[in-house]
Amino acid sequence: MNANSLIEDLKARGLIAQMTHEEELAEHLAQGPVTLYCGFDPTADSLHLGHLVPLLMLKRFQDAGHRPIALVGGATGLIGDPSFKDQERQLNSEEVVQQWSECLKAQISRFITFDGEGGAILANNYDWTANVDVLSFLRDIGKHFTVNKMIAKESVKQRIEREGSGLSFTEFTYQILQSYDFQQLNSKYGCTMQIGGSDQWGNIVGGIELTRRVNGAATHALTLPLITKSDGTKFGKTEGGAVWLDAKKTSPYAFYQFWLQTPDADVYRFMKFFTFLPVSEIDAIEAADRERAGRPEAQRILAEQMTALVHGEAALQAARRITDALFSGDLSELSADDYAQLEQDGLPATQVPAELADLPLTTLFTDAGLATSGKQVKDALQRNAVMVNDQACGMEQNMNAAQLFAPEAARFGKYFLVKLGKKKHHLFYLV
RNA sequence: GGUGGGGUUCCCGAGUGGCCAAAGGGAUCAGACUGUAAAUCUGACGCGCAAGCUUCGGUGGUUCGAAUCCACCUCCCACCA
Repeated sequence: MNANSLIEDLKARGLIAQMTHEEELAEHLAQGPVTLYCGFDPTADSLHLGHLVPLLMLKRFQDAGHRPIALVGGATGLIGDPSFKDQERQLNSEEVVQQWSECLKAQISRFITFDGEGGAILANNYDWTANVDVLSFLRDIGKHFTVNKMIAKESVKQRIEREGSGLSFTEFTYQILQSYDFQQLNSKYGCTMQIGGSDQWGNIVGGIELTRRVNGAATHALTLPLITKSDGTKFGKTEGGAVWLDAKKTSPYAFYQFWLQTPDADVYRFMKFFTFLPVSEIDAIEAADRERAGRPEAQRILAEQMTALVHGEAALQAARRITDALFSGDLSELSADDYAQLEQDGLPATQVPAELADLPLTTLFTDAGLATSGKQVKDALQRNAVMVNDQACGMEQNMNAAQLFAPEAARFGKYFLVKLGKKKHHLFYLV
């Protein structure tokens, strides 16, 4: 893919929020492989869906022949980015941030290729920040920033103007640190472009300026739009919180289900954002869905693409097996092997406690993680929305766990499939 | 350091002595309708199967009774120094 078609493709996907001088950027990209970077701050022990778009953007550039640098913010993660946040962040300890940095590194390396020609680079800004002394920092770097400009940035505006919160000097300094990263990467690796979420525009522009002043180098920027949902709610959240890329935090099955439940109004847009399917193909899917009455294909395709991309083909198959078993028809058709497979595939599973006599279902299911409070279980019971092995349970069964989970009632002497509502499934098993 | 304003249940935000587990909205969960969609309607929404138990920044006090009054403390914000 040449430079023009890359930009054109990104545009068609709606993946560009802002660029520095489009023609110059296009020209720059056309002149040969470009080194570009995107930063990921370790704010948790895993990346989540919000990080995926920029991460995939690096891959898109790599696929187009450019060299990506994935920068882990071991230093910036210690400070906290105030951009468009309405509250001061809690500082995390150095050990924690370091450990999180390692987690991110491992995840990032699954998406971009680090070997061979044009192999990506993995960097950590801790390396060039940790040992800078205050005086050098203030004299050599700080001197290039005027507070006037820093304050005027949209990204910190609400924090400065907002009543009821403030902005610490620590976080205020963040933009300088990020700018310093760009300048350093430019020196070390000839990095000439930074990408990031549109909320990073201010920080990125700061870096461009610093790089020009210190290195005398012209650099470029491209930002990605914030992913929004048509109904105005936040993208990438489920009842359990964020959707993580770490299979231990969000199982491939849950991940697959997340995408499968994408609203129609968002699904084609999301396909363009997240998948590597050609835009023309996505348009064709959309057209076909419109022709056909009933359920669209797009969600399934999106879910398959994403699960395979993030968790691999085997995990996708597992997620599909669970989905097929739970949502298409009769549980009595499942074999003993199928049950064992469900457990292996990552369907949440819990051992049935030995003592059931005094244990209300509300407690049992809450402990298993099926619901967050007994009230929720109670509500479901009152509406007959709880199924134990296809048997609907009402409130009167609440104290009847011993009978419901008796060995005689178990499938293949071992399994109980519990359904709460239409979508929450949980496997209980006897030892 | 001074003055003024403020800290309410996940979030926003009412409440200013009993009728308050605390209005309203959002988020969330469940039901109906559907397509494991959206919209809509219904119910739940501090904890507990229940009896009941625990909340309104903290600690003490006044009162038969406090989220509401008083004292002190603490944190945040604004302005002044």
